[in-house]
Parts: sequence; C-alpha cells; structure tokens
Amino acid sequence: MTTKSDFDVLLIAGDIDKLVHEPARLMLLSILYTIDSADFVFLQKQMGLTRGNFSTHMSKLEEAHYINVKKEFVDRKPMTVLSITDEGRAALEKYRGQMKKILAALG
Amino acid sequence: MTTKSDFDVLLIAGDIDKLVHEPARLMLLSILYTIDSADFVFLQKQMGLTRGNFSTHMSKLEEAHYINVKKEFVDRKPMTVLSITDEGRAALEKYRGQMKKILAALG
DNA sequence: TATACATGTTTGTAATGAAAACATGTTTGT
DNA sequence: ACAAACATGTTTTCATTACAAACATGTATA
Repeated sequence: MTTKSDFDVLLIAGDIDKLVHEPARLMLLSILYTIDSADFVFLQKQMGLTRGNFSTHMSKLEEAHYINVKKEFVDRKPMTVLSITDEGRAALEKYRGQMKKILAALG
Repeated sequence: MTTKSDFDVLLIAGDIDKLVHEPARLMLLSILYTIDSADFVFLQKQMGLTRGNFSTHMSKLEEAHYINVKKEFVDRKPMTVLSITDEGRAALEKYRGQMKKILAALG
C-alpha cells in the first residue's frame, strides 16, 4: 500500500510557479485575467506600486510570455498596453487549481 | 459614488503576509496546522528540502512566533520538535481567507 | 580509536523585490 | 524662445532572501 499521509496534498506547494505566486504579479496577472487588457499607468496606480517596481514585474511576466506588452502613442505621449496571453491564462488557472487544493486541505 | 472596479478585491494581494506566503513556509505551516506537531527530520524529508534550507525557514517562523521549537534528546540523539502556535494558526487562517477571496474573484 | 553516521546551524552566494535615479519626450509659463 | 515642470517608462542600485555547502557537535560502529 502506498503511504499517503493526510497532508500529502500540501506538498504541491513546492511545485508552485513563483512567477505567478509573487503578490504583485499575482495581482497584475489576475487583474488582466478579468479585464483582458489595460495600460501601464492605470494598472500601476491601481496597484499602488512605483513605476520602477511595476516595470520590472511587467518585464518578468513578458519574458515568461504570460503577458503581451504593446507600446503606442496617444496624444503624442507614450502609452504601454498590457494584455494577458493564453499562456498566462493557463499559468494562472494552474496556479488557482493548486492553491484551491491547498486551501481545501486546510478545511 | 465610490469607484469600485470589478477587480478591487484582487488588490488585497498586496496585503498578503509574505512570511506565510513563501511556498516552503506555507507548506510547513499548513502541515503543522493539520497535524499539530512533528519533528525536524521527518518534516525536512517529507518536504524535500535540504537541512540548511529547512532550518532557516523554521527559524523565521519561530521568530515570528508562528511555531514553537522544542529541542530534546531521543536515544541520546538530538531531536527538534516543531508545533504550530495560536498565532501561527491565526496567521494561516487569515492568509486562507485572503487567498480564497482572490481565487473566488477569478471565477 | 578512527571512520562513518546523525542532527542541526552558520556561512557564503546568487536571485529577487523595491525604489531611486535616469532617459526621453511634451506641455506650460514667462 | 527657452527654461521649468510634467508625463511615461527603463535602468541602476541596494537590501533582503532563498538556498545549499560547509561547519559544529555528538553518537554508533568497524
């Protein structure tokens, strides 16, 4: 018989995607998951992050292909538009599944 | 009227307790939440961490008073027993509540 | 009595998150 | 027209952190 402790499900915490797990990025990815796309300044202000901090988190998600970053000009000013990718959706859904299991195991 | 976006609940991700949120510690705290107490070697092996890594995570949770660490001798060998504190339980429950809201907002 | 074993801790290091400083261009004020 | 303020992001710098290797201590064994 396989030894299956009552907490074995909790071990999946070790497989969590840290790129998604980090709070600021979880927030950003979740927002984009619900509203599909939004611009840099709007998101940065809503989330209460500095521009620098937001920028680095954005870049990491972009490098992972979890979001798309499109740069355009509006009223002669630069505007950066973020949108979630299919890969990003999949990653967040996987994360959600893992976290749900963990939370469920806590009763 | 207060501007309440449909993703406002996701902003609570910024208030998450990072001490609990870190995967290895979330795992450890969750295990102790379900089985109350266990020893160092058992936990370290189950969790698949090196002793050094486990030791530092343990210490951080101890410093935060989320767990108790008791050292004794068994068969003339040192044994370290970890147990969750009320404060630790409260922290994990708060964390669970926050994460549940976030996950729920994702549909 | 040395060699291996067992249990943790401390130290060294690479990665990370956060904000300040910087770069680039635009609008405003005089 | 020209400087100062504003707007949008990026790059750099810094402190913290997660991780594992090395270390310390004691025990069992050959």
